[in-house]
Amino acid sequence: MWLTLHSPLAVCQGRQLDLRVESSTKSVASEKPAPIRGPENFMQHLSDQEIQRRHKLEELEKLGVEAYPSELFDVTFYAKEILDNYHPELNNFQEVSMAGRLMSQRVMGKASFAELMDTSGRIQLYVNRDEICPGEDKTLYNNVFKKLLDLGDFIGVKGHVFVTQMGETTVHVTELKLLAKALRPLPVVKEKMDEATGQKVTYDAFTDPEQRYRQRYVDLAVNPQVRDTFVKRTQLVQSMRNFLNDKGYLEVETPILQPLYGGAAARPFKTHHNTLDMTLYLRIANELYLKRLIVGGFDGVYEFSKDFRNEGMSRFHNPEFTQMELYVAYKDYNWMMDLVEEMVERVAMTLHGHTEIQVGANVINFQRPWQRLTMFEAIEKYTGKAIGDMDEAALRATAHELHVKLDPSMGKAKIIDEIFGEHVEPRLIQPTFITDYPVEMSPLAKKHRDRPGLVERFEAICNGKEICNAFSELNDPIDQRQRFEEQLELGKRGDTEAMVLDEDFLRALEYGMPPTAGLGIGIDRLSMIMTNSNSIQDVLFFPQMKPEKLD
RNA sequence: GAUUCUGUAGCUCAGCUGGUAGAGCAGUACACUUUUAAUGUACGGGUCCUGGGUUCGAAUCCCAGCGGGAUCACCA
Repeated sequence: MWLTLHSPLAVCQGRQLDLRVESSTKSVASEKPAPIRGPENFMQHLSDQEIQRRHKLEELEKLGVEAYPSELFDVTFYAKEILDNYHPELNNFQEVSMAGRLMSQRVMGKASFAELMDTSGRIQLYVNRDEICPGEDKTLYNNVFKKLLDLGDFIGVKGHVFVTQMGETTVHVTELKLLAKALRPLPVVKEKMDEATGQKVTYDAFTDPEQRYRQRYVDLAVNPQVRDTFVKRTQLVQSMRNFLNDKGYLEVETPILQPLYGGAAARPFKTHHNTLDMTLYLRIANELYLKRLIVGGFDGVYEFSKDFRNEGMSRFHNPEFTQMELYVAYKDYNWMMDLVEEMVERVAMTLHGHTEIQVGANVINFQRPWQRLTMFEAIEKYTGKAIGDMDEAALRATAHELHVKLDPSMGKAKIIDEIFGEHVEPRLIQPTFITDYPVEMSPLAKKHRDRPGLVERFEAICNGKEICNAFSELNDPIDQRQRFEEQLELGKRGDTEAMVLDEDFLRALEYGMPPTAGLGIGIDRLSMIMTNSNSIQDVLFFPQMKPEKLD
């Protein structure tokens, strides 16, 4: 059957518009759904289930049941509270009012079982015809509940809690109200306890990654573990925020639209301000602004910062991502390592109650202290090569021996980085601080106090991936200017990610910045580890996707 | 960007060597007052991603395109 439908807007707002269902199938092949009225001239093919639900909407209206009532529905308890705390001998929860989606319905004549899902979880409902319809009129049960409600509809119920013969804590419903009708069917995911293994078996899970990411609302509605991941992400952020606030640091906000992008090596998104007629960039980092605040006299500032990088996407990269950057005056990178350990250990405890976390096939233990290795020590440990004193030619030969691919444009620092990335990083599963990087790769870090050619920088590596990056911040304005100049040279040679010179930032440094330790920690990557997620898309509500074709 | 896999009913998937589509759940109808993947009986539901091509005939083979996944490259 072809269904012809006016625009969704028209359907929602004016149910008096009839839904025409043409019963003559295929008899007139050329007959197409009539064009839809409305601003977009939008057409839509509806499935039979969607048509049925729209008809039910009309039926409800005829019965005087509002499908989308305005007034509030008073919720007094959540499912989880009841399941955790109900005791038959206490006879508690004898007056409850709950709301949520109807997720399953098992009608057995004059009585039914159903499942209600609220924000805390699912609970079973028992609906008895003669109790929700005490009088002669059994419409509410026979028509509304049994026929006109669908899985996915929001309902409110009042009743009392009891335990069924099967031992299931259940709400015995005495009042039932439709709160919002769902016009599209939700995927139905079913679970069963496997007697043999004691494991929950899931049937017909909603698993297609494309649909899960594009329609996250469905994913969340139907896959409870997805919700849990995002709750953990929020707890992670809150735990870090509490930790930093307890230390007296100030949470701040700095510009997302920046006239110059800086603080990292990356290609930016570019936009335009009409009134000022100027180019602006979405920030790739907020480092240079936070340092200006240190110049201004704040001793500790931090920001959870959405940053934007116009680069490739992968399971570790999304064009917009979140970092927490922290700058603390009068400290150095050794001090910052202690802080990172303490903070991340605290996060693990907050989320899991212990420091050992299953990530893929590995168990990662965040308990302090973490291993600390200089970059040269790490390379020696994993390759047997002591490269600390090598010149470029020797490094090149060593890289060759180690089967690390190089190209001629690479300098010393890049070669070292390649060796590290190839042979060391993937093997660092337990949290490890790698310290003391070559100066060429770190234009904003302070020169090492006693090792020429290196800077006071560390990264924490975990599960084979960088999770943070920190320095003793460069506060010598002359040195900083030189480093920027070197970046400009790289830029001229075609490095699209070289930093640009920020004259105002240099001016700030010239007024004097105290010695400062700085940190950037990747919230998405840390969330991936803390929630055992394999892809960044699993810790972002709405990961970037190519536009969907809606025709 | 490269390689590779993939796109069939609302969801999860079958559909061999080409003969215009099947299952389970979901839906509809009937029965059933403590079930739980409820059950029983019956019924409906598909632009087989899109566009070309080969063929008497394409979900199936070929080409191109558009989505998506994985791996690699890029990304300190």
